[in-house]
Formats: sequence, C-alpha cells, structure tokens
Amino acid sequence: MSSAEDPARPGGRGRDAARTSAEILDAATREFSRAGFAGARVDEIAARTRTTKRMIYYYFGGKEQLFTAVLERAYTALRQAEQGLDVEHTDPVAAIRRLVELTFDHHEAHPEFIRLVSIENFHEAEHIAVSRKLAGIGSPALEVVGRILAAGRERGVFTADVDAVELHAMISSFCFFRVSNRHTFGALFGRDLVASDQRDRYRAMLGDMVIAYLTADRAAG
Amino acid sequence: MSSAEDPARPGGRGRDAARTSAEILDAATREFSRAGFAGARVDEIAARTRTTKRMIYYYFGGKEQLFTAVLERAYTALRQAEQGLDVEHTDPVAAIRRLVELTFDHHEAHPEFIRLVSIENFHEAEHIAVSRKLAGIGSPALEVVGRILAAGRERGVFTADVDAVELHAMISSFCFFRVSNRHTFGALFGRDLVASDQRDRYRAMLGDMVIAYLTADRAAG
DNA sequence: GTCTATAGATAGATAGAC
DNA sequence: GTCTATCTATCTATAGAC
Repeated sequence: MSSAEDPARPGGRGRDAARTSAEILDAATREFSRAGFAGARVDEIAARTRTTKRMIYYYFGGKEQLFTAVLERAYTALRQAEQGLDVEHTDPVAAIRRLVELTFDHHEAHPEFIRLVSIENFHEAEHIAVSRKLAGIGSPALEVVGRILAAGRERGVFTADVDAVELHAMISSFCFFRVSNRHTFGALFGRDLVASDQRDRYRAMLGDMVIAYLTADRAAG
Repeated sequence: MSSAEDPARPGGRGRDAARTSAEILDAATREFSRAGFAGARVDEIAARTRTTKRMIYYYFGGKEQLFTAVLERAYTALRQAEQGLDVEHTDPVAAIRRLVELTFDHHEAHPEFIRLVSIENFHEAEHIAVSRKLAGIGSPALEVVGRILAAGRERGVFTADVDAVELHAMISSFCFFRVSNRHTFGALFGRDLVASDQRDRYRAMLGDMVIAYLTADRAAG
C-alpha cells in the first residue's frame, strides 16, 4: 500500500486521502450552498473538517477549483439518481406524469443543490465550462424522455411540436422556481410555494399542465 | 431652501441630494447585479459615481441598507411597468396569451433585475422582509389576472381550478428560469434558451401550454 | 500529508477637517 | 454635505518545519 497508515480507521485522524477529500467536499458543499461563492469562507470550510485549511489547497488548489469539485460531485450524484427513471413500459401519458412527479420530488428534496446551481448560473456557468466531467454531459433521462415523446406521437396521443430538451426546460422551470424563488414570492405575495399542505396540489397542477399541452386538440390550429 | 447651491446643475459637482443618491443607486444596481451581495464592493460602487464612499454611508447607512434601497427602486419600477397591462376588454383566452407575452418579454428585457431577485432569494428575502415599501406588496397585475380568470370561467372556456397567484407562479417560472438558468442549461445541454432565433418559438410554446391547461376538457376527469 | 504561523491584499466602516 | 486618510478585521493563499 502507498501509506504506512491503517486505511480502515473510522473516526481516527491520519492519512486517508479519499476520506479527507470527501470530508472537505462535504463541508464545502454546505458552506458554498449557505453563503455563495464570494460569501463562502475557506477558513469556515476547514473548521468543519478534521483537517486544516492547508489541506484544502493541497488537495484542490484553491477556492475556485474546490467549488468546481463540489459541482462535479453534486451533478454526478444527480445523474446517478436519474438512472432510476424507469417509465418506458407504461403508456406515454402516465410516463410523462411520472417524469413530472420525479422531477418535482427531486427538486423539493434537494434545496442545497438548487442553491449551488443558482450560484453557478450567477457566475455564468464558468466552472461547468472548464470541467471536463460536466461540460455538455446532458442527462441520460433525456433520451428516455425522447423515446416517450416519440411513442406518444406515434400513437396519436401527443400533438405538440416539442422535443425532449424543451420539455425538460418547461418541467424543470416550475420545479426549480418553486424552490429557488420561494422566498421573494412568499415575501411579496404572502404565499409559500413550498408549503407542505399545498405540495400535492402544485404537483398535480404541473402534471395537468404538461399533459394538457402535449395532448391538446390542435385540429383547429 | 435647505441648500445654498443651485439645484439645477446638470453634470456639475456639488450638493444635490436627490441626484447624488440616484447616482449611487445606479452604480449599486450594476455592482450588486454583477457580483452578488457578498461579491459587490462598496469601493467599486463609489468609484463609479461622482461622489465618494463616505457619501454611501452618509445616505444609506451601510452596504446592507444600500442593497435594500436598490431592490426597492427596482421593484417599484417593475410595478409601474405592470400598470400598462390593459387586457380586460378582450376575450379571456387572448388576454391570458397577452399576459404570457408581456411577462415573457419583461423577463427577457431585464436580466439585471432577474439577477437581483436571484440574489435576494439566495438571502431568503431578508431585505424585502424588513422593507416597508416591499413586504407584501404583491402586484397590481394580479387583480387583473383574477378578473380575467373569473370571466373565462363564467363563459365556460376556462376549466382549470387555479387562482391568479398560482397562474402567475406558473407563467413566471418559465420566463424566469429561461433567463436565470440559461448558463447551466446551455453548458449542460448545449442549447441556448435565450437564442434570438428561438425566442418566438419559446414564447408561443409557453402561451400554448398555459392556454391548453386553462381550457383542457375535464369532462372525463 | 499534516501542522503552525504568517504573508499580502483588501474589505466595510468611520474620524475629523472644512 | 463632502472630502482625505485610516482603522480594524478578515480573507485567500503560502512558507516552512516535521
């Protein structure tokens, strides 16, 4: 082995590059998500690990690269979760509604990820652009969506002229906005978009809207 | 008068509280929008005015209050623009489509405002919450939307169980996301949501979706 | 690989003269 | 109301011992 230390040493301090860097990524994810890129403090990240600030620079090089690594890990986890989308063998309408629900639930369950994405958008996706792991990765779910759309059109139930990427944008926008903009929306209009007793209502509403769009009678137009 | 200076002195330096504070707000709007709250530099804001940093503290008290003032002015301008929504005397379907188009156009025309709103959401709307000018102001447009919805339901063309605030959230989410998330979306999926040659397509798409939702045949469900 | 100590730059905020 | 000068704190990043 490359180290004289015992690799199986849970909780102990010592040399374990994988564990140390994972711990740094955990703390960094929380800190960046809490405070944004400029607001995040490297000292604070270090304080929340069992290692020191020096190690952050040793492993990642700097604050910028650390944020890129945080994004890479977060998107990778998301892509893995999306692999679970198995809706190809039901009818197209049910499949799309299931897709809407999965997207809705995922956004609701990961507000921290949504904050990271907001930060990255604020910085014009410069970290994704320089990341070989992320630039242009798209989503495996999109291929599934494309097949569902094709099946629905073939059977004549879907009439809308829309592709998988566009549909993904329409579905994501509501799911994302509901979480990302809940605070200004609530402060201005006095209504909490993430209130638990309204959750099922909004979820069904989005499903209804997407299905209505895809299946609308376009004979007259 | 409270000042010995000539108040009509365009471009000259000297005492003009209204002009000085407006100039500070202009510079602050740009700087906060560019760099976020934590990333914005008070020195940079001062450098972009004809006055000094000291005056920012004199007029506004601090960075936090300055950002609140920036938000207040931006939202006030938006509300004034919304007064121009005059769609009550057309049929409900045309009125809603017009509302969608106005919302779409407004978001596209004001990316700087969208960045400010994203910043404020990142800070959980704490500045709106403490602002007497902004907390709970809602939107005058919402009352108009409410009347359109009621008219449509009365005539039997609208079947959806949705109120004005919910409809506003659905429309805004796509318009907002298209601008706010264009960078990560583009970097991941290779498609620019704000590409000018796709603009009309997305605009019509959102209109189609909202109308399809509102007018869907719900006899079977 | 890990630590302590600190360099070097810069931030928000203010003192005090005029 | 406006200016110059500066305080105090803090930040990212690194040097250098072990």
